[in-house]
Amino acid sequence: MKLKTKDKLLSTATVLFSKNGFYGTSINDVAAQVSVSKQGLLHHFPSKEKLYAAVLAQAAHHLVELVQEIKAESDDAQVQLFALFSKMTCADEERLRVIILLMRELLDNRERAEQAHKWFLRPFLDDVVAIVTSGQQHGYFKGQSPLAFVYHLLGATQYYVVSRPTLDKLYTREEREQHEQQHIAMLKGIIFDT
Amino acid sequence: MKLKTKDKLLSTATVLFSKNGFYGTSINDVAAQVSVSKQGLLHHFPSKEKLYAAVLAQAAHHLVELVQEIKAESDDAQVQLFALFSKMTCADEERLRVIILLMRELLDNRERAEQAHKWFLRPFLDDVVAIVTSGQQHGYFKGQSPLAFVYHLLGATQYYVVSRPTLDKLYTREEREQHEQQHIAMLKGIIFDT
DNA sequence: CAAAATACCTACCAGGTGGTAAGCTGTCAA
DNA sequence: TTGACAGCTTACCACCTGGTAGGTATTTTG
Repeated sequence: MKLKTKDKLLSTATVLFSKNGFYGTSINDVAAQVSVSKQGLLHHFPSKEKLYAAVLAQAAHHLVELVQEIKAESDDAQVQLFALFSKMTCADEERLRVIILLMRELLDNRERAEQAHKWFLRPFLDDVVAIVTSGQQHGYFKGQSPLAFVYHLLGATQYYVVSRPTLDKLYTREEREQHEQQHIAMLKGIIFDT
Repeated sequence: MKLKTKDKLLSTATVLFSKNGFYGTSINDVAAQVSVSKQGLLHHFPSKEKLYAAVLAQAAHHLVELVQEIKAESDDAQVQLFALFSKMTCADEERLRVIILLMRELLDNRERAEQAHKWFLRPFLDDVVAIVTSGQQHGYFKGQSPLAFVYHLLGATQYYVVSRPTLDKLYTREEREQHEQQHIAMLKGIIFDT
């Protein structure tokens, strides 16, 4: 039970960073929500940047694990790919937060991490690209560049997931559910008909 | 020449908000970059929120204009759609900023504008959906829900554009250019083969 | 020409920011 | 028993935040 506070800080930080972004979140807010003083937080994570880095690292780990799960469930590249994007589309709250964080990082990192500072998503992207590459050896995804192919699906899916809260406000529930079904149908079409 | 300062403030704010987000940008920074005092800025835009709203409004206008340009160039829905996403992919700096702003707003608006507060992108989205709907009357895009279809293309494209700076750092120039060509090829495939 | 509006300015404010310094308390090994 | 360390605490810091008050030139208008 030693890790409790540190873990609570980390998960609370994940929630707040994904909701409000790096600048929109203060370490005060994070600490207060765990009923710890700000300096209690700074004891575990010596700076805000370090805290954010830890959050990103955990998020990246989450995605890599997701790919491993999916690989364990099926050996077929098409099935794997479709399972991945289905699971990303119908994500639980935690996964949703990871996806949002990922998107924020894409927008922010250009300046905050200008230097080489490895992109935290690289391992995940490489894993997914590897699925496509191996699929091509079985005759799937013909004529596609693996990276561009993955990126297309990733983009469409992540954008949809991030938009969902907004779409919820703009359309009725039935429209939204239909939209989701059709989004998945499009993924299916692209993945299985190529 | 009356509008000069106000316009300069607006365009500078657009740059900074798109780079650093709402919370990451201070009205001080904006004002300083135009060599005006913070209160000079607050004279033209009575609060930070108002400034941000003005930036979003201008960005929305930019996109609606883009659609109008494209409609003027061709009457064919497929051509229009492809032209739109091509132009978004190969955007100049200003358009790029608009796309980034749009993405940020998608991530942030959920909380800052919780209330009905019309989504600033709605007119653009409606315009593009209308293109698809009209295309369906000529036998294109069969079996597709216009909204889901548009959203898919929009997502893939915007995500790619936003990622480009990161991709630039991860891959060589040739790889990146190839990726862009292939992204456009995928759009082409989806738009013209449906 | 007077009045009013425009386009700024300096000075100031309360409150929040990330972060440091130093201290207190309990656990646990030597 | 002592000393080291983890896990906190309060007190404090310099700086930055958005925003107000009030003033001053300049321009526009009646």
